[in-house]
Amino acid sequence: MAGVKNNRRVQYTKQVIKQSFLKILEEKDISKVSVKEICELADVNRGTFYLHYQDSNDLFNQIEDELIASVMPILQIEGEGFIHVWLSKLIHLLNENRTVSRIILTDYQNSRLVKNVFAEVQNMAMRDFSKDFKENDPRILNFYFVFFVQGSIGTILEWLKDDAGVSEQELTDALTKVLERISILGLKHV
Amino acid sequence: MAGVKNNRRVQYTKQVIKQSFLKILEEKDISKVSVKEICELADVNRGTFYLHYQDSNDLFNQIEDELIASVMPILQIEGEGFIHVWLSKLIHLLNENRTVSRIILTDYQNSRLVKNVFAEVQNMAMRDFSKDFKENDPRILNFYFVFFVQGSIGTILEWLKDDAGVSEQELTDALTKVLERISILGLKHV
DNA sequence: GGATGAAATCAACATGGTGTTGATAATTTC
DNA sequence: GAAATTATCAACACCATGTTGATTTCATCC
Repeated sequence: MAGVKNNRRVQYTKQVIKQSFLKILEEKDISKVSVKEICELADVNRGTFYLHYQDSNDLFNQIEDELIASVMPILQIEGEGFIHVWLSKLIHLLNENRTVSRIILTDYQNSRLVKNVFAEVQNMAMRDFSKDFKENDPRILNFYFVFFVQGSIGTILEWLKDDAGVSEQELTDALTKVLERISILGLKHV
Repeated sequence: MAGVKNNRRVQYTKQVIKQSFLKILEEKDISKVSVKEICELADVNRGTFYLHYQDSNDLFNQIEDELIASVMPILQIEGEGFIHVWLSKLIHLLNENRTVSRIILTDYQNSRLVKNVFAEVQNMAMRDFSKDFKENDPRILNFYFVFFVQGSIGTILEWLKDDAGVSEQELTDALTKVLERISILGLKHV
């Protein structure tokens, strides 16, 4: 029973495809990247691509999955001042995967990453909003939450696109400060 | 000198094309709409389309231009409690052009509409942020502003996608309340 | 180190959208 | 009704897609 599935060869091929894709994405909008282009840069036959991925969308989803997998552990952090720690680690990770993160956050509407991250804090946030805004209507509360989520994502995204010389630390502090100002999450100490 | 440019015929053709495009956009992602499809629904020859527009992107830009033209007068409003009036009118207008607005706000990164709207308030906001957050670094201040813009856009967008039974009035009030809470724009009375 | 089977290559194909062109027909306006 | 503009039509070359079948390459196990 030689000739085993998921060879080193497969691993290599997949990795070359991913790297080539990401390289192209650094300079080109994702909607304009063709499978042909990816394969040419990766020096892989186009048929080989379709052997592993349905299309370029499928490829990107797999890349997103990997990022999600590395983000999930962060979400488990708890305890005193956890929001600051949490944000700090999240921002660091996204920054390390800037190209992918930028695309994911730009299309946050359909992002599973974003859904995962914020599902984690939604309940807690809603409870605090309820107190702070003296608002009981869950329909309205939900829009407050959306404001907070979109504000955070948008800020991080903007920073990923151009940090303007602002460090991870500075961004984390600033974001924490705004969130504190909206006074959600009962965050009193940062 | 008969046979004048920009006939009724031209006007009709352009309008049919726009309407068909918007109709398709209600049910389909913009990146998947082909020129062929638009022309078939509009019952217009594909060559005719290219007579008026470079491509489907160009078509969408022209539609966005029209929306921008109708939004600009709103930005001129001033005086006591203007933010509330301002938001109220803006939200109403976007809601009346939901399909276009949704697409524009989803791609707010490249949206000229968004740029126009927020360029109008940026200076004022930055000044107030500076006071409220006791922050002088313009790099950091800018990220505060981004948070506020993205939060607002994201909230309106979410509402456009699914109002959850929330009225224009309720959304306007809620948004004003959050902005007040971040205590920007010196907004004390709503 | 040779056999084995998985994976990659290659060429070819049908499909479908793109953007353009040149001749012809229809329509608007005067 | 004449003149100018606009729309139609058919045809074209072009390019990316996704699939197929035959063939070669290669990693792994014994």
